[in-house]
Amino acid sequence: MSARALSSSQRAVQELRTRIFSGELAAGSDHLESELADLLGMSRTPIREAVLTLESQGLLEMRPRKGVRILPLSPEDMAEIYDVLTELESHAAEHAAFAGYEEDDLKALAKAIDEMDAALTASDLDAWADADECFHRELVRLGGNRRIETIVAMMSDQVRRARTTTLFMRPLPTKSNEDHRKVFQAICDGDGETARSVHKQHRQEAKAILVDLLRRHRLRYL
Amino acid sequence: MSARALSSSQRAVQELRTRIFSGELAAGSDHLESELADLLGMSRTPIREAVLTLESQGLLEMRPRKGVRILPLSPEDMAEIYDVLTELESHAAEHAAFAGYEEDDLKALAKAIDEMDAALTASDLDAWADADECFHRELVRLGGNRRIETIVAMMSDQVRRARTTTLFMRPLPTKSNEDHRKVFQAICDGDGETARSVHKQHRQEAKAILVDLLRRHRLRYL
DNA sequence: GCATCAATTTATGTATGCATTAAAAAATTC
DNA sequence: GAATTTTTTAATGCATACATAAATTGATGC
Repeated sequence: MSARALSSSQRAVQELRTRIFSGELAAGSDHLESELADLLGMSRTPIREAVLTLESQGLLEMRPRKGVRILPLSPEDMAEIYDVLTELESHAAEHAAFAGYEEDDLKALAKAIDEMDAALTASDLDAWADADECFHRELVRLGGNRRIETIVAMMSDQVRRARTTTLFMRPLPTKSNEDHRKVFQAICDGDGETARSVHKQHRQEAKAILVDLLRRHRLRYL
Repeated sequence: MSARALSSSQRAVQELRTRIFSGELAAGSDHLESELADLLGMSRTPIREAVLTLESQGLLEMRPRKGVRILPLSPEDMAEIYDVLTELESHAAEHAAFAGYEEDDLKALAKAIDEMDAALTASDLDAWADADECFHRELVRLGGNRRIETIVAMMSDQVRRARTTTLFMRPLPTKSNEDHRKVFQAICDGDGETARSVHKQHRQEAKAILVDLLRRHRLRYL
């Protein structure tokens, strides 16, 4: 019901994104425009347009004559990304609390938390990560700032690339669920200060765990 | 000495940006790709690439069959932009303070402040705005997060579009200079908390003044 | 054998042409 | 005269061709 027959360059954006996330287009690898064109069965024109878009989203880089390089992520990159997420999501949490939402407006948020609990009980880490992403996206949506939504979505894309590698190495995220409940409660209470500070600490801890994990496992790039 | 003979699409990005900031391409106006191609004396191909880039930077929007629309900025947009700037620059200020810079590393920042004072004494608002931009850019650079630099640069572009209209309507920004000095001092002292909180309040006040100004003057869009 | 220069290859940047399809204009019906 | 259909127009999306310049290979001189 959404869009009919999307254009080649839109398809190229989607397909390339998918292949970057799946690792089929590996971080650090180089690809000629013509190679990508062959891969997706279209001419270079829509490929170039898609690559331009993905470049501005920080997923790859055009290096004339050297090919399109899928950008690798260092632990330092991940630290930067988490710092952006921390600041902007905390802002969103605070604003969501001050916005005076009714219980009805918050049911998507509540649902995400319940799904995280269920996933944790079932030890289904993939489902947990999906629900976690859902919670964060909904939180930012409730913050009511479109630009923050866009930026956070971009940064979350990058985090997702690391997920496959790191999700199963870290300790069970039981603390995360507690944190999210506290943020949820603060939003219900209209307590912006608490929502902000709890969420900020939540993200800072996640950053510390992840970056430490990457460093200790010598994952210089991924 | 930097780049030799930049490509047509790079030139297109620069030229279109310039014309958007100058108002020659007015906010809210629509332009066919072929019109822009004629304007810059090149074919549609590099124009399309440039437009894609500028679209991802939030300066315009491609609307198939309706032309390229230069995005107007509402007071609400400006509020969103300032909120992003507030959060990310405050983070940068805090980190710059914790980074332990020597006096020598901070001389660009000090220079910007001096220039702001001089401009204020001379009642040269344009020079003041330039120096102010310089201070903010240098502050973010010192924060050491490349992604924050990129995002703040994008948002600052949008603010610059409003500058022409608003700069001469607002009260003399004497308070700004005081604020900047305090932030500078806090960075010298390694006092991240103060740097963050002072800068945050500085930006919040600027936001309030600007958004209020836009609303009161019925500048629904610019 | 090494270095320099020439020749060749080849990836990119741009122009051009065309098919598609949305919008506008004209024509037809009630 | 209004509304609907048909026709026409024209902007876009994409493929293709080609010129340019970088990189590689090969050749030449020392």
